[in-house]
Amino acid sequence: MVGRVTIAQVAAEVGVSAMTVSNVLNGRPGASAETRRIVLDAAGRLGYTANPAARSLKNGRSGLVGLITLDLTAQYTLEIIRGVAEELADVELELLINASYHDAEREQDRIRSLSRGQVDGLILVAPVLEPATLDFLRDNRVPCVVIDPRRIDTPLPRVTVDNYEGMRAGVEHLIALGHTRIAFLRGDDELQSSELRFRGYSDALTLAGFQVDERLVRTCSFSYDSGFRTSTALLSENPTAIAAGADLMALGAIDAARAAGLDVPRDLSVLGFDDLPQAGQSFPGLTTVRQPLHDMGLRGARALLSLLDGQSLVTDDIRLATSLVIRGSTGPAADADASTNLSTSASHAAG
Amino acid sequence: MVGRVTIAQVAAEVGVSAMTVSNVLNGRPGASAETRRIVLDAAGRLGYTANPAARSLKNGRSGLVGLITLDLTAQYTLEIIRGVAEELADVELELLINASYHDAEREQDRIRSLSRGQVDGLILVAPVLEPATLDFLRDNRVPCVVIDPRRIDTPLPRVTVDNYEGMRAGVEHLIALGHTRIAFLRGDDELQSSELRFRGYSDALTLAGFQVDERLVRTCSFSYDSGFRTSTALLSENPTAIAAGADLMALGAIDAARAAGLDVPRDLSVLGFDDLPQAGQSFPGLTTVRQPLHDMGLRGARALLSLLDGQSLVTDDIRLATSLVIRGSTGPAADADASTNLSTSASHAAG
DNA sequence: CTGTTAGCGCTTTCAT
DNA sequence: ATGAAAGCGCTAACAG
Repeated sequence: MVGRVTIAQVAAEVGVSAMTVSNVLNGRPGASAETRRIVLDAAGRLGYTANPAARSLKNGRSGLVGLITLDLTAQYTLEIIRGVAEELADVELELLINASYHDAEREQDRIRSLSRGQVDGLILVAPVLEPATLDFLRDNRVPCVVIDPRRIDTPLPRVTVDNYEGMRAGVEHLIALGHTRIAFLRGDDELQSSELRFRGYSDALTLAGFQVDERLVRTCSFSYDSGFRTSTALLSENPTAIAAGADLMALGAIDAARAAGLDVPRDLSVLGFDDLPQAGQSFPGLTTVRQPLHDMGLRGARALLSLLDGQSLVTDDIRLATSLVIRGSTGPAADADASTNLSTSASHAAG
Repeated sequence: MVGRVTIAQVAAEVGVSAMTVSNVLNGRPGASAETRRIVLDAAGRLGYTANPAARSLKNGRSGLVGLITLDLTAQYTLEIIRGVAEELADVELELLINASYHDAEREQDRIRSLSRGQVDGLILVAPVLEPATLDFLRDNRVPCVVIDPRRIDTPLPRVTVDNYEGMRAGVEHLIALGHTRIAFLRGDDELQSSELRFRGYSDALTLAGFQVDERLVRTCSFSYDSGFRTSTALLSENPTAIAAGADLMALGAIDAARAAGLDVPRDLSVLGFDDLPQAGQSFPGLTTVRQPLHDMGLRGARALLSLLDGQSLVTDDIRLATSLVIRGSTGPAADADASTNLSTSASHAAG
């Protein structure tokens, strides 16, 4: 429960002052080799460990980093957290994790509560960030980094990904496979990434000389169920491919196709966005635009560490690239006999 | 970064002693309604909040609970954590999460480090718990609760589930559907639950008058990939059903069947164990033995809170029941023409 | 009802 | 190379 042994006890045991013990234990100079040896020995023998509260009170740092996420159970979030944890482990900072569960008020409350000395800095994953919260963070100079902000112009150091380029590359892959009736599952507009991904989709189509068909674009929430339902409805429009704004939707789309008796990718190609662990763990594997979630966590944590060290950041917008991961869920359009050369790479990945 | 306003400042502002401010702010008696009002007003105006480090140093409690889990990214773990977090939120305790990633040494290190005053108590999810660690926890009187221990006789307060009964009920469900060639994916023997689930399987068979066929029992690790591979190999034995020791394995089994051109559940029934969120998010939905993961977290946290309050627990072994969740992945055995009526109810329940 | 004293365990500053 | 004093912010315990 406690490291009940104090510095004073170690000092008494050895017959030196507490100050000397402190110096030795913290590797500060000013102690003979002999004293050093004896002190370390005694400390070890007694099982001394510093009282973090006392230390914290003295030096004003808690050794804790707060992480506030939308949803603790979402895989998306977890891969990010894992990256953060990895980076933090090296510097002996502990992670204090909170979830807001999409509740702006709760988020604000958690941010306020943690910022008051409970933690040294904050990492926010896709936060709502109401103006009042932003003001609070600024006014109190809370070291804070946002990973995957909802708005790209969030006035805080942030880690973002190439949502536009990612989706555009994904849809271009579908176009290269000969698809022309490409539907799009658009995510919640509260996230600017939804808009950006949609623009990637629509630009890819337009630049290839196609028109965006409104009937093929549906708004969908970030879940398997929503993906399943929305796709089921969409199938009546006879798309040959569905590009989804998130893997969970895409997974729902695959099963919707399956439920409708279609074969993926023969009858319908499906593209995701995220590359969650599940994307590789399905049959067929999901072709998807990979967000470097783990890296996002790593980089966000690293940026926070710089802030905590008092260093200024090289840039306030750390932008990471996405990459297209081709698996089995996309293949040549059924009626496309065009791209033979492309079909090798695609159909190979496709199965 | 900090609630830099101290009690002394509030006291000075109002013109009373720090003690009075402390009393008012903590709702202790001994302050006139008037003083109370003025103090609260000033504290609010100045934006005072207690310095947690100082408080912690004074009263010896950090307000933090440590949670050490095997794997931060496993859904299994997360559902538990969500339960823990929910219970803790009510009492203003924060959760400090660590992962050991299956490394016994790291686990020990994390436990030791957190126990030294960093946290008030510990929740361990499926820990390795080497003897030395157990000794440490006992010697230091660390309030500690284990959720889903690897060995059922772990000498600490613990939350366990009915592994044996659960699997037995699941396999009996398969038997009732007319299956006789029921294969079993057995989990890692490091977890006693693997053994218990296997016994549930074998007892169900034996009591129904069947023999356990060694060729139909395979050891498999707790992953989709392992489930896929092991099942692929298993299919050559022509089972009509596969009972898996975990959902991830079962999901792998379904896709292995699919990859082999079999239809689930027409040609092969698949049973899981856990009821992860994914189990309901697949097509067909996975019939599985539900572990009340969220509840396990809730109950574990509640037990820890009792320990922190100095209360003794009613029991050291909080055992929770599993329940069979019938979805679409199980159906009547192909060669069973007996149960026509069952096929309706089963496929109905299954859908 | 309100104030004073003291101390939680540590470390910064200044002496020796 | 070592030690004494003081104080981080808070709150029991006791005084008034």
